[in-house]
Amino acid sequence: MSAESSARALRIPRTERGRRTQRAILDAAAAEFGEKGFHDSSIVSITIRAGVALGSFYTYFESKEALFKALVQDMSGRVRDQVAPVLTAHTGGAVEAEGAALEAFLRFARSHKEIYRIIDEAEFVAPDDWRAHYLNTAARILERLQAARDRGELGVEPNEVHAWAIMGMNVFLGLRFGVMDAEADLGEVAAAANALLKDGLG
Amino acid sequence: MSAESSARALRIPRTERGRRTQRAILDAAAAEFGEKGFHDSSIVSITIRAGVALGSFYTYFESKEALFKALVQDMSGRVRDQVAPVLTAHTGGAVEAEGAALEAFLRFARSHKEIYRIIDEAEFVAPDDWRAHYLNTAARILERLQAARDRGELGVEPNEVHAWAIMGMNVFLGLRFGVMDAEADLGEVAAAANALLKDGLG
Amino acid sequence: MSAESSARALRIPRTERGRRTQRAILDAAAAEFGEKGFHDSSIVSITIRAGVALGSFYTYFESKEALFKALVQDMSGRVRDQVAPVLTAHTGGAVEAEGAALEAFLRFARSHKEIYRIIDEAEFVAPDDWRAHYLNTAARILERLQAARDRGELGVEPNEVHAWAIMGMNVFLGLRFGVMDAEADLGEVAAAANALLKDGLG
Amino acid sequence: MSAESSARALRIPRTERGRRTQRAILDAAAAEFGEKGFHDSSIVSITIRAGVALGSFYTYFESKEALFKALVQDMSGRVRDQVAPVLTAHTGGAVEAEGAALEAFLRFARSHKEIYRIIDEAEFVAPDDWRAHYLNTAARILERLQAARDRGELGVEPNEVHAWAIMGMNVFLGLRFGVMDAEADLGEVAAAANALLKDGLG
DNA sequence: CATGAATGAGAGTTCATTCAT
DNA sequence: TATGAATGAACTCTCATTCAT
Repeated sequence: MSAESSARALRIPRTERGRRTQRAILDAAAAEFGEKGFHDSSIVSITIRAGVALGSFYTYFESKEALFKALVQDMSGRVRDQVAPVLTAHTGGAVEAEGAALEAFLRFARSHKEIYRIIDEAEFVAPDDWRAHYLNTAARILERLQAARDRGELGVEPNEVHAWAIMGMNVFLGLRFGVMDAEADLGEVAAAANALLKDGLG
Repeated sequence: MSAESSARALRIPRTERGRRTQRAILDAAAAEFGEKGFHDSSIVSITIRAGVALGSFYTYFESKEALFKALVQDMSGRVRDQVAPVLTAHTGGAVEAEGAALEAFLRFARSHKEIYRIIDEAEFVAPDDWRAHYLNTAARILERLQAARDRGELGVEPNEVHAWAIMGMNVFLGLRFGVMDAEADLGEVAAAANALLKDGLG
Repeated sequence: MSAESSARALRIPRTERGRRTQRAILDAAAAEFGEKGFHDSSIVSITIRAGVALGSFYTYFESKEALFKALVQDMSGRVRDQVAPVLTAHTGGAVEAEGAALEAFLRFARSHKEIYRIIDEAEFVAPDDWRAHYLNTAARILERLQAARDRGELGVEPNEVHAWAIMGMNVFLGLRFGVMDAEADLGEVAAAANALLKDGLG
Repeated sequence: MSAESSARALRIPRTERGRRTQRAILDAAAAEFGEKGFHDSSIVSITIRAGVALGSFYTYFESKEALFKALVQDMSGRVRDQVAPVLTAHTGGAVEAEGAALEAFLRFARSHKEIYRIIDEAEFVAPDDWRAHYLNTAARILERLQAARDRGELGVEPNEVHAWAIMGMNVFLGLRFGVMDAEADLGEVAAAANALLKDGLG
């Protein structure tokens, strides 16, 4: 769990044993939801996967939905935590930084396909959390663009349209080349996208 | 129904009365799926909406999933049919044409939110149809870009990355400014996106 | 069902077959609740008893509680309908009429022990219906006493205390001699109670 | 605990600390059962109320039912202990004594509504204890009536019918004016009931 | 073709009870 | 003695699908 925001959705274990059990359920759930989607996943199946009794689920989670929400928030944080250091470390220009972030994101998507699925499905299962995730992500992109504009690196005045456009690009490229296609060269994909972002098609 | 591909999923009515019944179910289903999503929609509720008996559903559709698939294919065709004429009519450059297409798409999304939801949820309910929809859409975009390249209008050699990037942009802008935000000026959104696409950020 | 008051708690069958199914469930439920009490009764068991599928239960009743309420209202009406004619037919004095009513009630209790249990348990399961039953019953007793007073047959001005006292007597005598003791001579019991009611202990 | 009869249902604590824990559980249970009834009460909730660990429950009670039984016996004793002194102290006639007892009972009911509920619900949860309570209570009433008859104070030969009739009166008046109605003047209620008992309606 | 009753597998959830610490 | 995690049987309820009328 990367975030305290989900604190109320799950009970905090008081013992080490409890911590292990909760962790096992969380991991099993991520795998199950990622594979089968929310509705085809069942709590029985999750607890079997986790190697714990059915009842133990309700020791730590209020409901199947609460677990899903907790997972979405967790994954949302994980994506951010994965991409953030790449941006911090980046020394080149702003647009190149977005390219590096995209590549990090693509790699993350490929190696955590289930996270991808979970966040995407949240649009239907936990719309508020889904919204929050994308609004936050867009806000962070916009902040970076604005900082770049302040440094004189941008040819345009950035706004929300740019942020959502970039995010949409990233998500769909993640879907196409990270999730659907296991072979694609992610460096090349990111480079092509970066070129598009920098100079456009014209 | 725009497609013969769904022929097996639904029975073709032999009488006019049957045709009306099937149409009523299809329309009710679009509304229901759009509002509640696939899993929270129920066949009882759809048939009540349609004003037909529960049993009649199975006269025309093999299953709930078959109905959903039929609907996805139908909607996919409708999106295409909505955007195509705009492109045909367009006389300016290739990039501007994409901008016009985006605007048409945003307007469609805003006035047919339920279609949006259905196609999106297909990722989880009918992945093959979802894939087909986006692969087709990307292919059409790529074809247009290649035609533009052949006419010497493009500064880059277009490939699938460009197609998916553009599509991702469009989808997320549709989500943000067509579906989530009912007030946004879609013309401005499309213009900003078009500028980004044409000249990039740099 | 003696009453339309429970109309919303249960679906009205549209076919004869449906009517039979609903009746079977109602009868099975009366037996089951009477034997095991509300909480130890299960819907599975009720439907097995009724010889119908589990799902059929929910075709006719919203929930286990709704069924119980419907039953309480039904039984309440049945008790009333059992006792009313005895009172109408009675030609003697008002106090004797109450005695006759008590005897009719005791006989009913003995031959419908499950009804007794259901109404009693309603105090905990469906308090509103339980209250309504006893408030109505007390009101009817009071009306009779007032009519008797108007005819000059009573030595006291009747009020709610009398009505509830008489009702309490009846209920407990029903419990003791109708339900707990299958051998007691109900005529004698009613006679003794009637003497008490008429002349007191003093 | 007023009674040794529940000795087997609960473990006798060996330490002072244990005694306090058991007491806390007993009090919490009385409140919980009184508020929610047997089935809607849970052991987790009772132990939380009592401020002890869930596991401690089974250190002192065999089961949820055993606890309930212990409580019924306790409450039964408490009702008796409340009413007895009033009878002992009473100097007037036997019927007036019953009136005073009723008033004491009504006051007790009003200020211990949960006890009322617990004993009443015992009819369904612990029928044997419920029976025992009412058989005992009736036996005590009958004894008093017989003593009064021996002193020549009664116009009738008392029997079980009288005892149960009086008890039923008392219970229902307790329900109506002690539990349901918090405003009623209990002195007046008892007086009216007493007059009825003494001279009847005729 | 239309109707709606019947079916039952399967889901989420609760909670008394056990037991390792 | 106290603690609280673990257990799983049992329950209520849903709903896609079948089928007799």
